[in-house]
Amino acid sequence: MGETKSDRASADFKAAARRVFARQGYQATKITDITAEAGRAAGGIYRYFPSKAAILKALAEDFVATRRDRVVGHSGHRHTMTGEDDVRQHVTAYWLTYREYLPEMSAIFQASMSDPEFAVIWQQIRQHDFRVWRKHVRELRAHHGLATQDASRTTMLVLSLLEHYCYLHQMTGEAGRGSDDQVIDSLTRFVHAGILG
Amino acid sequence: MGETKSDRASADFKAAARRVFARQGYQATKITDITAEAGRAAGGIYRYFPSKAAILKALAEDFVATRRDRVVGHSGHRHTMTGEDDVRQHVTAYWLTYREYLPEMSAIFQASMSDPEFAVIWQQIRQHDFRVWRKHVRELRAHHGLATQDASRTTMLVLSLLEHYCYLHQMTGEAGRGSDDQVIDSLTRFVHAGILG
DNA sequence: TGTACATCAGTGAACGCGCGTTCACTGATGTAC
DNA sequence: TGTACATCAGTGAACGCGCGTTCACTGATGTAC
Repeated sequence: MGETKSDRASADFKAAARRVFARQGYQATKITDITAEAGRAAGGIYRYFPSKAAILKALAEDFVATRRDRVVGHSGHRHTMTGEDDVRQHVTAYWLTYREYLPEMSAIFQASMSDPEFAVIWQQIRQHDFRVWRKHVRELRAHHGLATQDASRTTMLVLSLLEHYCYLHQMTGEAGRGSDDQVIDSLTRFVHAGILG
Repeated sequence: MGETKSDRASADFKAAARRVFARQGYQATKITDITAEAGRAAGGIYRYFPSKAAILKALAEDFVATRRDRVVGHSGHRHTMTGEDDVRQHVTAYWLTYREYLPEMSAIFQASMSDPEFAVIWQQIRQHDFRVWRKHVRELRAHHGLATQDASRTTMLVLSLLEHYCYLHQMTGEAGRGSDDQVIDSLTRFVHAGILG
């Protein structure tokens, strides 16, 4: 069925918005930057999105939906985190996901600083990561015979590190050079050692 | 000498700006929020600062100047970083400085996302911390007989963690509860272990 | 296949709101005599 | 001490710019017959 034409235009605008967000950030992006990037007139985007914020909200929903599907897809795994290689696997997943969704991650974070609605969205996304990683932190610490009572705070440390380093590296290029492998290796060793305290 | 009256008014506006920035963030702060917080009329601030950005720039300069003076004051110390207690001392200093200058830190970071001029200022502040911490990372690793060639990347990890965790905890309250001592303890153990890989 | 009409995606100039900034004015403080 | 005048910090209404949003219009696509 589907209004294929309509869907196509909507997808074009979203794709254009993603590219511009990644390039300039959310705050510095004008509606006309997005429409120009999409090769369309300024007014046209309002047939599909009622506001600038709605564009980002749609992107956020796409991201959340995609992640939910992927998690369900992986639900068969009864993997536990007991060694550095397990940490590496999860760090790699985080790094690649952050890269794939850089426009969403950076734009939602930026918007969360001045718009309470996006503060909530950002917190929800973060909460998901938090629960996943706290489980891993507990497993890893337990496996090494360590106490797990402050796992929540340690998890916040892990997330803060991953989030901000990925942001700086991928968005601003500020966090130094190096191949993916080198970066992931450094992150893995740091996170693994940090969790085991 | 001193236009004491004039200096006083300028200082009032800066103090008001700091409070509002810490409460609402830089982007969401209107000039009239600052002047209202200072208990003055809207136009008056322009006698002292030519623009909204100039207010933050003045705060940034105050911060940089203060930090420079403090570093000079400490220059007598030929302290080296060899144990967890040394890490704790530096983590504590970072944590307390971040709290003391929360308005500057958060506002400059936020502004750096859409204003290239503040991106430079933010990068300069960060560069200072980077050099200090890289020195410590090298000392600590060398003292434990570890290679120091990727000290720069490890230092970026340390800074990303400190920066973002302090931001989340102190600005958004998102990073969980706990006393200063508990937070500093967790940070110290994580950073110390992370540096040693 | 062709003509008339309806629908609707898309256009881009114009609108209007928010907010940073200006400016004519006021009233307080300082100076001269 | 008192009066006249100058200076200048401070006021707040008005301005104007930028940018998100609207809307009258166009031209393409679809439908009826």
